[in-house]
Amino acid sequence: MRKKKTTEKATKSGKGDQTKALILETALEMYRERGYDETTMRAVAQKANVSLGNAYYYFRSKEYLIQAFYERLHESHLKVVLPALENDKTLKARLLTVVRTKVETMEPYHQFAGVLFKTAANPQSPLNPFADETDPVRQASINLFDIVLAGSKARIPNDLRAELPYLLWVYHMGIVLFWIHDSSPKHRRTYRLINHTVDLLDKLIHLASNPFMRPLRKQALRLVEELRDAAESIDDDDSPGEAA
Amino acid sequence: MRKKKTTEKATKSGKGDQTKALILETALEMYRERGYDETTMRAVAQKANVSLGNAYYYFRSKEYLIQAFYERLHESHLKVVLPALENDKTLKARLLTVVRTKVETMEPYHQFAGVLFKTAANPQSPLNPFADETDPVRQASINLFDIVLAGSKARIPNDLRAELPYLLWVYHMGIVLFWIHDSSPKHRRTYRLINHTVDLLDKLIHLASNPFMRPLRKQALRLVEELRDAAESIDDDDSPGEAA
DNA sequence: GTCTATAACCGGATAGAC
DNA sequence: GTCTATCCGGTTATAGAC
Repeated sequence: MRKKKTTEKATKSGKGDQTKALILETALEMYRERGYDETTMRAVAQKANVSLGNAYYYFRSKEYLIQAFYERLHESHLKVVLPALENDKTLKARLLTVVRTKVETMEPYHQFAGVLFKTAANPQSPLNPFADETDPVRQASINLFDIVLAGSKARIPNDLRAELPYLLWVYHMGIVLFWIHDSSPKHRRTYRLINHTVDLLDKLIHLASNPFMRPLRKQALRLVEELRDAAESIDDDDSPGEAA
Repeated sequence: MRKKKTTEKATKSGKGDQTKALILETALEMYRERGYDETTMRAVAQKANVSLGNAYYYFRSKEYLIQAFYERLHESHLKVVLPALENDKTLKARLLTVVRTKVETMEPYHQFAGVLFKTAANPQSPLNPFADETDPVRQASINLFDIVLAGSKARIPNDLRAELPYLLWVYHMGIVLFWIHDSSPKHRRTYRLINHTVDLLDKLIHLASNPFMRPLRKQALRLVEELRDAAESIDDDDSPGEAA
């Protein structure tokens, strides 16, 4: 279902790769300036000096341009966050760093981001990151939270520790959702929310790690597992987003 | 922005009301059978023996048919759930009843429900029940959870008690989301999830009501409030759903 | 002034020639 | 791999009937 390109990171040689990159670049630029809905495929094609059909040759639907954007975004985030994490040792500090840099990385796309979430939240969409367990971008994104945990000295029981990367990833998606809607100056509200929630999360994780909480924790974790299982079993047909 | 009809519940006299009802009925029937995306406005109009333009006269977009559906749904749910609640006295039992009957009420629309959520989750949509604080259907829906709480003997601190109807409403939206994706026979998975989560919720509510938990509870509630505030401030422009 | 119908428009998507 | 021509369906403009 997903195409693998073996020479992904090699020099973009083939003419096709160049054209594809050109279309993506043009689209993202226009999204940044005018927004997603307002940018028609025709307009992208025109500005990139390719035909409409050609654009569809590389991106099977308008939605798929979004996925390409996700990939970009994650790469950029990693470049910023990994070095930054070297200075943070506590779980709380590390969490703060990851989520803050994430929002900062997305900054130029705030305009366009609304649609992102519409797509992401759409259960039917092949781009729904919650449904597709195999999506490499999602995997990488969850893995980042594993790194966050691994580098901290917090003592967390194994059962919880195993689920936490996923749970934190879901949490961070929530923050992104908030940020999308946040029209306060400089998105102060979002940063305040990050501060508050990270503080709360930190406390909750420690509370849940208390032996006293074991039964409740076990129960909650069983629930989380059930939810994940169900989410994974969604992707059973091939239907792209909107129509059949 | 929203039209008020003063004689909402009166006998559907005007010819217009009849036509409107006919279109809605036809649409819902077709959605049930063929799904939402596959049902074109043209097809609905044809089957209802009205012109396309006429359908748009009564429903300003395809999305607005969904809102009409919400209203129907809530009415049906109330008819079932209110009598049922008379037998339940504990919070747990009452919660179970409300959520179970909700899912049962939606049953005939399982096919069509996927799109519901796509719309509901779309931050830009005027139909997003999370954003529009003034939506009467949402108010009524939240109010139902207030009834659930009021009829139970659970002792809950006032601060939490005030936010719980909203929180439980959000929870129930989560269950609906799960149900939409649930392809297990007879949706057993959903019912199991309801059992588990209600059990857990009941425990959590009691835990959170413990005086010992007061500081953490306060902090969490402050957060909830912040989130609600932000959600309300979304609805600042007039742009309908997709395009500008 | 409330309702209904016809004929466009627009943009996402596809078919098929080169 | 690229193009042109076309489809299709949501939406709108507008003319007129009741």
